Amino acid sequence: MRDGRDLSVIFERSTIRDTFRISYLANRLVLPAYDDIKLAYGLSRGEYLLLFCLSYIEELTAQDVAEMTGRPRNSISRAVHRMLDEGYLKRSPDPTDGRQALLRITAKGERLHKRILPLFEEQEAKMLDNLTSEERKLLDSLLKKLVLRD
Amino acid sequence: MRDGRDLSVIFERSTIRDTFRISYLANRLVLPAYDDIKLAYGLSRGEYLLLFCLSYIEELTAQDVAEMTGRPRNSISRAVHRMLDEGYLKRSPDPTDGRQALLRITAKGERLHKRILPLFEEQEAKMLDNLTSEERKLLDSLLKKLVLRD
DNA sequence: TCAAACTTGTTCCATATGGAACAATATGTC
DNA sequence: GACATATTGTTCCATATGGAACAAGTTTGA
Repeated sequence: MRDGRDLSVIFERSTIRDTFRISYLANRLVLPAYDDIKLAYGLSRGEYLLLFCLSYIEELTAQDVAEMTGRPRNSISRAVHRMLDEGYLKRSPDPTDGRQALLRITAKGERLHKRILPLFEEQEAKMLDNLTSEERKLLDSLLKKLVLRD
Repeated sequence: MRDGRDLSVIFERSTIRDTFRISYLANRLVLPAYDDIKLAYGLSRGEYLLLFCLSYIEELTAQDVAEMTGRPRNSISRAVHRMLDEGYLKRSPDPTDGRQALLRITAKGERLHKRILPLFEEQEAKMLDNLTSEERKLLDSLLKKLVLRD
């Protein structure tokens, strides 16, 4: 920030404050965590998201993951192949629909996810560290409403 | 979403719910708005962000905008050149520091911003449409705390 | 006062990225 | 049952992207 000028007024002005703030948080806090993971484990964003989703939901298609994360299908497709090659995921054809394949995380994949997760947890703790626990609960419920909107 | 399965449970589980939700909102709601603007006006994200920042703060350096938005400096630098060429911005050397240049929005730039802003406003309204006005105030104040964290 | 360290804006470049088109399969409609 | 429409996963490809290195200028501090 140049001299004494306060650039943070940009967060106050404008009629699209929330959009701008969410975008800022994603750029400043979330994306750099992906860079760390890329550096430490060689995983791209899509690759990590596969681990993440399949750690919490047993069985998903590539399309499911694309929907859940808001990433394009071809990025996820690429990521699936990498993760299959590395043995972090396994895939089986869906007997009820020949177009799609069912993905699952392997034990190796789970171990990797367990190692990576703390990095994000630390990041999230840092992001929230000036909110009281009451405020965190509120934020949690508000963000939940936003993501479940449709 | 395949058959009856509810993919939204991903927003509930995990210890990094807020990180995931913010990332999701950015992917699903914010970035597509940039795509619309790209299509309608040919502006990239960095180019729009320059318009945005300089609409609310009279004079900024490229570095200021990079900090305010969380975008890398070289992306902003590229965007500055495009916007200068198009006549949306003007630039003057900083008399007190030979390294940097002071950017301002032109009347033409302001007109463009006025045309684009409603698109984002509409998008933000859609994002918030199932929050009460009380909840919106809360969200506003919580997000503000997050972005002003440091 | 002058060298070392830092900052700004820029260019270069390898890589990530996502749109579009495609083949294979499934669904809907008449 | 067959033709049009939709969906999944994939490949191709042009473009966006951001890290690294750089030149020019500024600050620090001994």
